[in-house]
Amino acid sequence: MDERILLLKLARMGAMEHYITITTSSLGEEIGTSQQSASIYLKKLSSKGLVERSLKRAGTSLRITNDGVELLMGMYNELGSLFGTGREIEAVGKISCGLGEGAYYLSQQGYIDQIKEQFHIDPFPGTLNILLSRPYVPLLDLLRKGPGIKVEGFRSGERTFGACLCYPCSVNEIKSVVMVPNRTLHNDTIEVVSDVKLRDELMLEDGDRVTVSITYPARKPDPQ
Amino acid sequence: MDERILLLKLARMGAMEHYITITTSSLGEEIGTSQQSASIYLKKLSSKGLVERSLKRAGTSLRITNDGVELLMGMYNELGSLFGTGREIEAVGKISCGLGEGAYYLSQQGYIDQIKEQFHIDPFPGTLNILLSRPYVPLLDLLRKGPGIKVEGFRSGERTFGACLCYPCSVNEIKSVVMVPNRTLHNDTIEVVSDVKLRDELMLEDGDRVTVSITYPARKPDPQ
DNA sequence: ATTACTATCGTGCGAGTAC
DNA sequence: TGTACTCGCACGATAGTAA
Repeated sequence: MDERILLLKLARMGAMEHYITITTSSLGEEIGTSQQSASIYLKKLSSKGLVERSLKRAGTSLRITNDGVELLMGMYNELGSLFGTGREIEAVGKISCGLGEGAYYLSQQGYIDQIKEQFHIDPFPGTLNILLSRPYVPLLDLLRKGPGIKVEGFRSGERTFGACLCYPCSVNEIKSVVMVPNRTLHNDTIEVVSDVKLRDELMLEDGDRVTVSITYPARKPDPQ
Repeated sequence: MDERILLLKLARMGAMEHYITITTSSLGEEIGTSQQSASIYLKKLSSKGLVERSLKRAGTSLRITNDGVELLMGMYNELGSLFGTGREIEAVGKISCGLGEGAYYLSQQGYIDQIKEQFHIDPFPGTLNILLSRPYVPLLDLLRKGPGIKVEGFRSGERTFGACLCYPCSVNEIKSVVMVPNRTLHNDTIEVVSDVKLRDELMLEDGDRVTVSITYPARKPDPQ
């Protein structure tokens, strides 16, 4: 049993805010071990100064010390640097031909309006398709899982257009948006939209290597 | 070695975003175990479906799977419910006599102005002192550590007034503010400020039991 | 009731080594 | 170079039981 995990359990019982009274058997049950082991764990936490403990008639009274709270905060901050405060994730890939599909999608008012509203850019009717280099393919899973900024699907005539998750990004310093469709043909390509034709602006040709810097988790950009 | 802690380590190496290539010896060194153990850990993570792994010439290429990312997100959310999104912490104690000190402090313009600005209340010149009941005494440590809303110290004439950490709270539904001085005489008492005289408004007398609901971590209240 | 000792058992770890 | 096997040792967990 890792001490950090146990400390987290105790914190969730309120031991950061006030003394809690538990029995070692109930704690053992809670964390899936024996009464004896739970007793030993608490002893260890106490000897490391992470909890303050005293024996009562009814069981053990304990609270998490400042050191213990700090340990938990440290973990929270560590995870926060992954999921919380925005950071830049790099994606490396090669320009691939767009099949012209992007142009069709990005000429739909349903998408245009939402992108304008969410990202304050007037999307060029076309996408820059980037075939992710092998090690970066897992990034798609991460982006698909979110948290991104949702662009809703819609109907137009007899066709339906699917929802996307979007992330602010920049390609060679040009502010853009990565659009990740819920369903897509290829599982190794990201599509980037900007208010200019990136291919021309950056003088890119099929096969050119390019790095995209993606804001994760997505934050809505300020209006200017 | 707890699998969650190892997964966090790998995530910090970038394994959520792309495949990383490591050797089991370097990983062992990183986490303070042997090459052999590191090898076994990765095997376990892989068999649990938390990482995807393939052996290369140069070592092990791996990424964290969706399940793995979800596990980490779960931990983040769990910790977030403690430190992140605001929640209400209850404190129970008894009304204690105020020595009249509170009235002196809360008649200082330096405090009044800051409280007005931060909490949008016009503080009654006096504090309700609550002697925390035994199990709730550790709460003071937690509040003192932050994150609270800071009220700066200042000079007035020849006296200096110390800084405080403040938290929005409510006492029997009346919006108030807990003020935690950096330095204080008693380490078992919290001081509550409101725009009314709480003692009269709630008909409280010394020794009455009262429950305060404190917003933690502190968030600045909206102006109405 | 509890906690926590002792004894036993199983798993975890690492050194050596095969591949 | 890598990974991952076997084997030996030690630590960790539990059952029984004392306090």
